[in-house]
Amino acid sequence: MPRWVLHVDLDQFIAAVEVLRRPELAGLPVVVGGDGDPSKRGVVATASYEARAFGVHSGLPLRTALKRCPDAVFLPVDKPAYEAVSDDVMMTLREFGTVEVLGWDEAFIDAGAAGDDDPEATARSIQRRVREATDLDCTVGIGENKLQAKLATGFGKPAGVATLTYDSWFDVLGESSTDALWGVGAKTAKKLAELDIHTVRDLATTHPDTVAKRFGPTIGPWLVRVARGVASARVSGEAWLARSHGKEFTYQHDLEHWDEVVREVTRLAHEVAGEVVAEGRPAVRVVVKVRYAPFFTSTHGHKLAEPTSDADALAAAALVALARFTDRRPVRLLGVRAEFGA
DNA sequence: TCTGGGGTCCTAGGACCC
DNA sequence: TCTGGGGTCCTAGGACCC
Repeated sequence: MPRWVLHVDLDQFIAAVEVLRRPELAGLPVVVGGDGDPSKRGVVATASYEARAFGVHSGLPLRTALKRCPDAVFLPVDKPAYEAVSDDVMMTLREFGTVEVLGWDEAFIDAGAAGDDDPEATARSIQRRVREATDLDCTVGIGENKLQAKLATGFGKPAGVATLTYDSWFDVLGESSTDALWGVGAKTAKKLAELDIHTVRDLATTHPDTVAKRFGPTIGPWLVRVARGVASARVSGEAWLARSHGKEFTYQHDLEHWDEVVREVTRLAHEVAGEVVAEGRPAVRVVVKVRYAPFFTSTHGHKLAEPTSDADALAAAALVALARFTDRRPVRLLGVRAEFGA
């Protein structure tokens, strides 16, 4: 008997949370992103299904969303609100087994640990409990490993249950383009197409060495395994340990003067220091990111002489990294990231 | 389409050492 | 000093995901 992995994904999570606390928004096109002002620089975090009907989707510039759907309700991103609801959801999911959290609105559940021979029934129970506890709908994907479960969810949206197994993998996905796979984006799909690999089946039947020549010894064979539906079924309930914390900010008006850039990097470094302190582990390296107005981005880092959580030391390191930027064109975005040791 | 912010992981190349 | 090969560390960048 296969060991089942379940993947739970909340439907239009952020928009749904907003509708929950403002029921008058139900049924309206709702777009959440930036600070809620669609005339500013920013992108859509989530659009309700009603807004999606107008071609508004995650990642779309807010200004474009406004053009496509002028009557939409635009709301600012309210992180703490989503985190609070997410915590409720995850707590509910833990009633069913080990939970591996993937983000605010996604998790794997190892329901097989309970000797589950009817994962569909478990999936329906999960949906019922999540709705009872939070008033939110979710979709559940069932698979023999995490990859299959994750991709199955896409076929169950919204509010449904779908299953993907080694048996059904190629029937369902064989003719799909490679970017349907989890971990394969537009860039990788394009490179694969140059090797005359277009579909999931094409990739699955290519020798791993062929793919490794183009993508390296780790990613190459991994791509072929993913195309075959092969992945880990281990659901880890271990607490997440952050590798880094950062802050970045896109300016409404490009910074024209380098002294402003210096000031802003110092400010961001102090904000990041607050998170490093909260993390309870010292940082070992600081990385500064600069995106110039023509949308060209580069980064420079500086390893700390010794691990530290001290705000002034982190700010000083950020300025050392910043000094390595010699280009003085207008700056659109600045970022500071602190990395923890291994 | 004038293109966010939070992250993670992998790779390639150079430095350095034996 | 015309000049190998391997290992490791560091850094910048690429790609992806939510």
